[in-house]
Amino acid sequence: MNTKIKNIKMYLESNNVNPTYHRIVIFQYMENSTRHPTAEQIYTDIKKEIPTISKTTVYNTLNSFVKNGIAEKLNIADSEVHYDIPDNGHDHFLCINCGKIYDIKPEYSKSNIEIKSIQGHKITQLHCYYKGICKSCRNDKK
Amino acid sequence: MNTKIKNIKMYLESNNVNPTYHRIVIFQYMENSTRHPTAEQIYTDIKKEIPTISKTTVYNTLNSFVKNGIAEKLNIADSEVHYDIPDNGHDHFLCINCGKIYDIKPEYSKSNIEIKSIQGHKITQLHCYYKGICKSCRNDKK
DNA sequence: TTTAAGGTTGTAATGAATACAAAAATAAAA
DNA sequence: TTTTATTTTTGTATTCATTACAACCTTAAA
Ligand SMILES: [Mn+2]
Ligand SMILES: [Mn+2]
Ligand SMILES: [Zn+2]
Ligand SMILES: [Zn+2]
Repeated sequence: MNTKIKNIKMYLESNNVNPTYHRIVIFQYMENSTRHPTAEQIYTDIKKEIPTISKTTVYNTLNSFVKNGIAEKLNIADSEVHYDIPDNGHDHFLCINCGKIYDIKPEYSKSNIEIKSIQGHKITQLHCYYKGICKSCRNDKK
Repeated sequence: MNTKIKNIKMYLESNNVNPTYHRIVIFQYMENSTRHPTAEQIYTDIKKEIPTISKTTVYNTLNSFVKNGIAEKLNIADSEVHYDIPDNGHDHFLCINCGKIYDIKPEYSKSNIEIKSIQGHKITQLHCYYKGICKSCRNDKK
């Protein structure tokens, strides 16, 4: 077992997630991914490594990650939920042409500003989503 | 026909939406609502006034409003899409206890700041969602 | 009054996410 | 070790929001 997995095990444990094989693999996949995958994408990809895995396990695992604060749901697209490992409170940009979701570097982020409450409501989360045409799609049209 | 409906007719026309009876009633309902209703809620309420209306008409109408920029989808909650009449680029607060969605006054809004592009991506929309416990729910617990 | 175009309706289909119970794996107790 | 309890995983069924589609209705031009 390499040190990365050992670290993941410890990380999951310290966040009240029992580090089973499936959960470690899913977390590792999430950490290495830059795509903000959907549950379906995670399932499809991890099936190559663990052909017996069930889609329910993917959903259960992701829900457990979210409940314990080590993964985040992105309600940025209309149909499916995307998942992310929250990291420095960065924002997201969705390309309405190709569907890709990009990270917005924290220095440009609106959501790393500390606000405790607004209009009497206690704030625990702030999500900022940009939408438009991504750099790559803009270049393609030229 | 009162002047309000006349104005709605003109407003829909000027936004490339043919002002049929159903569309006028739905738009009027949206304008008078502060609840950021879902398609289901709109359907249920308008059914009282127009018992023969179909849910498909509600969806068709809302999609047409969104396409023509006179209504906005809020992907703030996990399951259902909420709809809003965009107005001064205000933000939204979702109470994770009672589910109510509140408007955040433009002076506090993060989304009325003018940014044209970021990291090479052309921005056309910016959505900021706050989540937490609303004022009313906080008072109830005391 | 025909014809065409657009609008509405009801039902069927899609698809993401959850519910649930049986089977399997792991941990604790005897 | 064997037995028992707890947790995890799996497969299938179900739910529910949204869309697809075709028949029907309404309105306006021809
Ligand atoms: Mn991200
Ligand atoms: Mn609003
Ligand atoms: Zn793109
Ligand atoms: Zn509340």
